[in-house]
Amino acid sequence: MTPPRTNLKQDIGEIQTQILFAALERFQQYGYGKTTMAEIAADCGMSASNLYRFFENKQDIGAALATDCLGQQRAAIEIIVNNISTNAGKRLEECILAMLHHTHHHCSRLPRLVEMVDAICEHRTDIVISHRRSIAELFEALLRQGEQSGDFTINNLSAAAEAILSATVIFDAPHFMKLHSLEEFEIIAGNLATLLVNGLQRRT
Amino acid sequence: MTPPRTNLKQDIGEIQTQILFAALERFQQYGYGKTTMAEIAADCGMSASNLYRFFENKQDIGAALATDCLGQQRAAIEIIVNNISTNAGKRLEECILAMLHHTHHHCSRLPRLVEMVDAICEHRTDIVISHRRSIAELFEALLRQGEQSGDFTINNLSAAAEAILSATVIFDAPHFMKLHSLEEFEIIAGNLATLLVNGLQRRT
DNA sequence: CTTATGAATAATCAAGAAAATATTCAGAAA
DNA sequence: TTTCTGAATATTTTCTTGATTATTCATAAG
Repeated sequence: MTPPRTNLKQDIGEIQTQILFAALERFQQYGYGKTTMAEIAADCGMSASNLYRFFENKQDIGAALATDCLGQQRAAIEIIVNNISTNAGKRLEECILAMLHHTHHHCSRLPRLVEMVDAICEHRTDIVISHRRSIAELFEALLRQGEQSGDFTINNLSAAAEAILSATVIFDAPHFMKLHSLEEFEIIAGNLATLLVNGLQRRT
Repeated sequence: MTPPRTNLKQDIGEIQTQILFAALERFQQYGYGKTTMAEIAADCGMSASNLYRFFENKQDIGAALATDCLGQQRAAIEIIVNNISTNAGKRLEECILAMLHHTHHHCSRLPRLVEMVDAICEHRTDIVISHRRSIAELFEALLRQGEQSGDFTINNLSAAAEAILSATVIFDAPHFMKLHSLEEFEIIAGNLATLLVNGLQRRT
């Protein structure tokens, strides 16, 4: 049996966080392509080669940040889903609006970051797919709550959740933000929410 | 008043069609960037400079083809909308599936064309917007029919049509085709159609 | 043994020349 | 007059090649 490690090892997670923070600043300000590993390392007071003890490569740093960015959206939606003080239909609308606002905010305020996240998602479908699954699970939880509270009557919870997820892609993909103003999008989101909520209220 | 023209002028539209046909062949096989105006012209038995009597520039040829491509989708949907032998709900599902199949077919069989259409739509938002408006009008017609036949009960026809259009973007944008297999998409489309049709049946 | 670095290597980017191509235009053919 | 073309010009792409940057690795520091 191996003896317990007595050596004080550094907290890898903490250093990764530090690196991600430094990288985020640079990526936002100068873009992914224009920031060098050496710069990120310098910001962290370490050498470039040492970065590779914490991340496989530069793209993985970008991927971690992209995951973070998508995770923030998930967190915002999760709060709405768990806020049981309003009815499920209203919360579904709020979720869709939250998606829209998250996307719109990033597109208008952090275009370089969006550009990077977009590029990384292009090559790493797994990140997109796992994010989508994660949002689908939140929707499914919301639908389940709605069913239990009598707000909804649904045949197939996960199928409905996935359908809603697909229906809201336009609010999630930066790509489409140029098609309408925020105000127009808000109206569309509202109309879609109304339609969906209505559709969830009857058994098929 | 101007006298009637007696000169036999060539049918400009016909020649434009010929040019578009030749360009389409080349673009599909070799891609937009790799085909030259000289090649297109040679295929039509004319000089490159003569092309400019029929199209402003190369990009306009691409734009015309992109418009054509989107127009074909519109035509397929229009046929479904006008086929009043089935009920409106069923036809809405068919419309969504038609969108999906059009996109999927092009992505898998004509990737170079899709790439070109995508690139052109990036710079010419007007083409996308007018196509979307045109599809929205078809949806609106379908909803109106559904309301008249008693299948649907809808507060705001055009708002609902636009919401449905937005909800189906995932089936329309080549972008997303990598997220699922055709079979998975078909199931999602069916589930979404069910949800939407259900939502159209009650007054909000 | 863990942590870290600088030097070495590999991959990518950037600038500029050369070649290919888009576009224009004066004038020929019909 | 209308239709068309070849030569001329303007743009874009391609191809080098030097420089920058990512990544690896042998080895130092603690």
